[in-house]
Amino acid sequence: MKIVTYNVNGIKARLPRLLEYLAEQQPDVVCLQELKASDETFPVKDIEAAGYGAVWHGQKSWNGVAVLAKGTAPVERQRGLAGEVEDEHSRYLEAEVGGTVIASIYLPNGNPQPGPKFDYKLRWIDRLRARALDLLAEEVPVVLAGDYNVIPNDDDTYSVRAMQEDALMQPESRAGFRSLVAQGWTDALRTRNPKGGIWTFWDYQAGAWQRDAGFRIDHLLLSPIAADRLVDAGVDKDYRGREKASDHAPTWVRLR
DNA sequence: ATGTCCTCTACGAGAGGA
Repeated sequence: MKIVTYNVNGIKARLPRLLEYLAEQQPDVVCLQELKASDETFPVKDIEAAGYGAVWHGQKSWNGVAVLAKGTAPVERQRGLAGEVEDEHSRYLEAEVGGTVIASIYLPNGNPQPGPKFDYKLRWIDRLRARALDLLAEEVPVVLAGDYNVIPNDDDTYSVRAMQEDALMQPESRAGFRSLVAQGWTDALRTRNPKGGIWTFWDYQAGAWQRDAGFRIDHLLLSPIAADRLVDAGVDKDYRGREKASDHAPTWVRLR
């Protein structure tokens, strides 16, 4: 089964691109981030017409996550993360699809740093780690898929220098991501491409796509049972070069 | 530092976020 994470940067603007992707790739599961749409305006009819069931956690203007499944309705397990009652950002949605637990994650960007947005990012990572530990204890196949807004290693970016001051690459961001993975998760893309040099995001600005000036921030973390079933992982890069593309490319894992 | 894009408000262009 092919499981995809895709930050669409606005579901309304990206709907033609998404429907095209579903038709062409026929993925089994798709985790979406940055819907930038309220629950009421999520285009569920178009997605169902494409043959997919969906659960979603929307928010007007910002954030918003969803889980789509081909030919079946994902069963929602949890929306949002515990630990901060006043947090109203729609950034976490967990569902079950055919016995596999799937989480769609939109980790805070954290820029500018230092500052309150960066502090929020680090707290959010801690809250995610707490949830991830609970999921590991369930001993079921789990895929934590999403836009983590963390560049894990120096070889995950076209330029360490250009990103040096960015929240995505700060030691604290990396340490949080590393300690999450160290719980026992497998970073699927990294496992398949241990030398790095794989990008999932290219900025709209400064001709980043044309220069291949990207970095890897969309990740799929596999629980041990899911990791045993890993066949391959990759990036459907050409969708980044199409008309009205998102700044992220769909990033996927294939499990037996 | 930023050459772009998306959304909202509210009808025209600027703010805010990434």
